[in-house]
Amino acid sequence: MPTNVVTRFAPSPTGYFHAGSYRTALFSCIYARQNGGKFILRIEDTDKERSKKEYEDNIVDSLQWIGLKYDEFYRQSDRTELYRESIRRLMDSGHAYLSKETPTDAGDRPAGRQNREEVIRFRNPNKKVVFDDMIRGRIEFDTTELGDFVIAKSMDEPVFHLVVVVDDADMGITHIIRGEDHISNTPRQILIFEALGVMPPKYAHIPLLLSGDRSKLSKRHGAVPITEYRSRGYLPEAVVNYLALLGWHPSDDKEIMSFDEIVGAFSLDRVQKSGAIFDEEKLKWFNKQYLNRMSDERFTEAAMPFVPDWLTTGSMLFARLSPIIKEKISCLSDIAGLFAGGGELAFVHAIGPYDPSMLLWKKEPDRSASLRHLNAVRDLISGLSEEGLTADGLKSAIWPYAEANGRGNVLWPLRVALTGQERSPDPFVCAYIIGKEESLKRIDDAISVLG
RNA sequence: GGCCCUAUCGUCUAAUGGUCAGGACAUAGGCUUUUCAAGCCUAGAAUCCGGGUUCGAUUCCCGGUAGGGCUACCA
Repeated sequence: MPTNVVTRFAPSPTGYFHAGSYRTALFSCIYARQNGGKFILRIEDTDKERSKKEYEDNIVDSLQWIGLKYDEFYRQSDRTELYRESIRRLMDSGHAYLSKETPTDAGDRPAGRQNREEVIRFRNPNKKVVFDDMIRGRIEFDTTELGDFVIAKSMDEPVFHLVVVVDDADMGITHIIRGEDHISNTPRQILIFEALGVMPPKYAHIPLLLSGDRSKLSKRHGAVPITEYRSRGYLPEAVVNYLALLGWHPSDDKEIMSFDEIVGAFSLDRVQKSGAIFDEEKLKWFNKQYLNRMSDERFTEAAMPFVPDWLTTGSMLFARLSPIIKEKISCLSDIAGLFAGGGELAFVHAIGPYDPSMLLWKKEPDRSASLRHLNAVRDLISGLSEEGLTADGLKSAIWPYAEANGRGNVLWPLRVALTGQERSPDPFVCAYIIGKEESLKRIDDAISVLG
């Protein structure tokens, strides 16, 4: 059992934080929590041209929304002094040297990049490097083909491999849990650890998250900022749960799990070796599960940004509506469609004009019967006190009549009279939602349309 | 091209030598029913191919194929 586990998530602020980045952070964090260790967030912003504060803010914001807490925060641009010392040490010990560059063809380099005349290179011992990946087992590389790779552009401009190793050593990282795309970076980094005289940490390379075409999830390949899921109305706990199950699976078939349950059940040797496609359909299912389990109070709070302007979440009307809304949607952003034209709850705000023939029950269309039933139901409703006008109260008042005359014959015209729609909640619920006065008014309108 | 990683239903996955290859999402059908959902039930759907090893391979080994990653003075 590892002691004093320290893990880190080390994103570069060169793009929005997406599901792939998030899952990497999640696994690192879970592993630290499980072992009572520390989880560090380290912003790798050594590439000054591509790093943006905006992206750093997005990473922090995303982590916060999703509820992933880190114990320490670092930014590599604040640590250049440390890197300079390390470069110095490596040069003094002969592990690195100042290299005069011969101009090369820069045609295949990203635009705007210029080759320097001098860079600092690592003196590659050209050996075989072997490490035991906690997920994949033994991995072997011959580093000869790597050559003397660059570790800094100048004393003040260290580059990826150097800063990663210096920081991991300095922060006492014991387990590096990162994406599979870093496997081939690992031998270089181990070489630097050795040159620095530091024991390399344990490595665990998790499989990549893939987009629909099975390519690595990236900005230009279907990756969406994780905060976009917030605006699409997903619950953070659903996103956490779903992502934890992408590439990992508990030993039982349990799927709905809280973060703490996941921490309890997690183990690196149950992590999958192959990449996984992110499937929003299944995320929706998870979200619905969490929505269904939510208390009314929490649901009201979560729904607030998504309800139409005329409907306030604190209102009596919303309280009546909320159980219906909850069962009809899979994410909160579906709420708008419910109330929009054609939506099942459009009738709440206003009843639109409808074709009078809709008032006839399809299975037994009979105009005079519909008229008779509507009148009867109208009387039953108007006989109810305002207090008795709950969905249950309405049902017990109308049900015997509906049973006696055919449920469809009675209830269908009532539904259409109340809503002007063919699809709606139960008519008792509809009447309860819009209230006695409005219900009677709409039924009267229907009666006059038919008559 | 070179190096590395991977390979079970459409998707996420279970089963680490012996199971009718299990579950979930999605799909189809059914039940329920006053509509639509939800819910419940049922069905179809997979071990990439070829060699070994073994009494027996999804599982171990080798080869092929396919996919992916890396191959920067990005991270």
